[in-house]
Amino acid sequence: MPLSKLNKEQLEAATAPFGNNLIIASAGTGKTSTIVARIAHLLQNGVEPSELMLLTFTNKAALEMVERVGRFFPKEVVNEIEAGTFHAIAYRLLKKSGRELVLKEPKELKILLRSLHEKRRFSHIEASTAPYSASYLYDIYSLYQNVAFDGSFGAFIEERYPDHSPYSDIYQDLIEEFEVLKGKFNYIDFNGLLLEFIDYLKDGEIAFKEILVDEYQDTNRLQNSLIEHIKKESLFCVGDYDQSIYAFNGADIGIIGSFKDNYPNAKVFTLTKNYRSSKAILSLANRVISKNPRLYPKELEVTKTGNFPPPKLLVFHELFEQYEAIAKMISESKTKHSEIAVIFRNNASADGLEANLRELGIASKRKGGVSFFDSKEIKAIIDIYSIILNPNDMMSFIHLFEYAKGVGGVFAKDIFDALYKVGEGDIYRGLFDPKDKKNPYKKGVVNHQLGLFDDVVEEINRVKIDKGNYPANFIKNPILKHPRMNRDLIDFIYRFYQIVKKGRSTLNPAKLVREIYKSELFHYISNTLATKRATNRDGSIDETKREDALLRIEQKARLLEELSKNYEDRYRFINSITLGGGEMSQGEGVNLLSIHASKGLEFDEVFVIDLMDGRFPNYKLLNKNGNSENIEEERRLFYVAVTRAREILYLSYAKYDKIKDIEYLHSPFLEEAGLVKPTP
DNA sequence: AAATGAAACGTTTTT
DNA sequence: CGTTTCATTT
Repeated sequence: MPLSKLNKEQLEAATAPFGNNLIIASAGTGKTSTIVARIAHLLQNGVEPSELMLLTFTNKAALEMVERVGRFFPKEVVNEIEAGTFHAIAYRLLKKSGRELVLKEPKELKILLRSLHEKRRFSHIEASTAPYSASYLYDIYSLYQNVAFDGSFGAFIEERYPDHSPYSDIYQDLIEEFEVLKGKFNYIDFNGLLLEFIDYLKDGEIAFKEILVDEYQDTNRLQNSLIEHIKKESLFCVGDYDQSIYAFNGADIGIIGSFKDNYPNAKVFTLTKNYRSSKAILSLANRVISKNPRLYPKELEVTKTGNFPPPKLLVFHELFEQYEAIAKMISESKTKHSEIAVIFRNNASADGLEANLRELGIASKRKGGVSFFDSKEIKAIIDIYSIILNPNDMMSFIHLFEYAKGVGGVFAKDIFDALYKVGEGDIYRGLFDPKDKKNPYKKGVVNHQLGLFDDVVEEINRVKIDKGNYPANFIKNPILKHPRMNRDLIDFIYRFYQIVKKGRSTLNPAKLVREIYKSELFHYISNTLATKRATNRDGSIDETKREDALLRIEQKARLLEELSKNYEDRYRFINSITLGGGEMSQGEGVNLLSIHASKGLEFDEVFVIDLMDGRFPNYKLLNKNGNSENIEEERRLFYVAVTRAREILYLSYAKYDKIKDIEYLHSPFLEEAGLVKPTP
C-alpha cells in the first residue's frame, strides 16, 4: 500500500483529517507520493472516487498520479476520479452539462481580435506611446481575467499600464466587441472555460468530498476563485512557495502565502526530507533561494547517501561552442540518455543544442508536439473536422477556403457570409438546403482583377457550370453566383460539400479523421502543399521531393488518426488538442526542456545552460511594469532548474554570441551559487 | 483582391 | 532563423 512507504511527515499529511490542509512540499520531498497516498487513504476509508477532484498543472501529471493510485485499486475505480488541469476539468464538466463549446487557441482568437483592431483608428489620440497590437492586447486581457481584477478592463489598463490610459476606452470597447463576436461563433478560450465553469458552479449542483490541488503555488486568482466556488468538505493543497514561476500567467504567491488567513481552521504540514538530490546540489540550490525573502524557514534535510560529483560550472567563449561541447559531453556520459536533461530559460536555446545532438546521432526529446499540430496539413484536417462538428465556425472556414485557388481571406469570408445568408444563419442549411435567393452576394461585389471583362467572365462561367456533373441541389445553390466563381472553385466547394455530407453522420473521431484525410478535398489540399514544398527556386518541381512530401503528409494524418483512437467523443478529441496538445512530446532520448516545462520532473544528470546575465535573468522583463518582484521570480526559476538534478549537475554559459555579436557576463545567480567570484 | 517577392522584426515562460 | 509584415505586380 502506498502509505507504508511514507515517512512520518508525509504520513501525517496524507492521513490528515478532512479540513483545509496545506502541504508545503519543497523540491524533491515526495510531493507526488504524498498526494497518491492521500488519495489511497481516502479511498480506503470509504470515499467514493467520484467524490474526489484532483487539480494538476498538466494533464500528464494528473494521468501519472491516477496511474500510480491505479496500482493499488482497480482501474474502474481510479478512472472515476475527476482528475486533470483546471481547464480540462472545467471542459469535461461543462460538456456533461450539455453546453456547446468551441474551444479556440489563443493564436486563432488573436487573429479574430486583430480583425476588429484593424478597423479602429487610434491616430486622433494623443499618447506618449503607440497603441498595443491586437496580439499583445489579447495577452493583457487574458492577464486581466487571470488576476480577477476588480474593475473594468479600462480601469485595469489605467492602473497597470498608465502610458496607455488615453487608449483605455477604445481598448475596453474593442474587448467588448470581441466578446460579442466570440459569442456569435460560440468560441471560448482557456480563461473563458474557467469563467463559464465558475458561472455554472454557482448553481451549486457540483459537489466533492475533497479537492486536491497540486502546484498550489502557481494558482492564480481566477483558478482560486474556481476552487472556492466548488462545494467541498475538504481541501488538500500541495505546493512550494519557492517554486512559483507563473506570475506572467497571474499566479499569485499571496494565495499560498495567506492560506492560513483565508481558511481559519487551516492546518499546515511541511515536508522537509529531500529524497532527490545530492547534498552538494541541494546546498547550491538553497544558497541561491535564500536570497529571496523567506515566507517560512526552509530547512531541507538531505537523505541521499553516496558519492556524487559537486556541481560543475562550464564556461565557453562562444554560444555554439557551448552547444557543441555539451552535446559531446552527453555523447560521452555514462548516464542513460532518457535520464539526462538540458534545461534553459528560453526555448530558443534548444535549437542549437538539438542540431548538435543530431549531428552526433543522439536522439532528443522536446516538449510540445508543436511542429505536428502546427503543420498545415494537420491544421487543414482539424479545420475540416471542426467545420463538420460546428459548421458555423467561420475561422476554420476561412482558413480552409484559402487553399482554393484565387481565394484569399476576403473572398473566403464572402462565401461564408453567402452560405450564412442562404442558410438563414446555418451553414449546413446553406450548403444542403439553401433558401432560393437570386444572389446572396452584396451588390458591390465586382471583379477587380478583370473589371472590364466582368460580363464576359460571367458568361463563360455559366457555360462551364452547366457542363458540370454535379447533383442538382448543389449546382443550383445561389452561392455559386459570385462573379469570380470558376470551375476550380466550384470543384473545391463541391469537394467540401461531399466531405461535410459524409462526415456529419460519422460519430467516431478516428473514423472521421480517416474520412477526412481520404476525402477528395484533403487530397486537393495535400497535393497543393506537396507541390509547394517540392518547388525549387527556379520554379521547377522536383518529383521525388513531391512524392516524399505527400508521404510525410499521409504519415502525419495517420498519426492524427492514431491519436484520435483514444477518444470516443468527437468534441472531446478536437478540444483535447487545444487543452493538452502542447503536452505531447516528440521522440525519445535526451530531454530538452524550458525551466517551466521541467517543473515536476527529475533527472539523474542535468545541464542548465545559457546562464548569461541579461538572458537569465532577462533585463527587459525585470523592469517590466517596474515590478521589483520579477528578480525574485527569476531566482525561483533558477532554483527550480537546479533542483531537477538527482546526481550530476552542470551549469554553463558562453561569453559571446557571434550571430548577434553580443558579449555576455555570467548570470548573477552563479555568484549567488558560489560558483563565480563576485565582480567588483 | 490575391500572389509574389522583399524587408523587417523579434525572441519567456503555459493551460 | 524563421516568421510576419510590406510593397509590388497581375
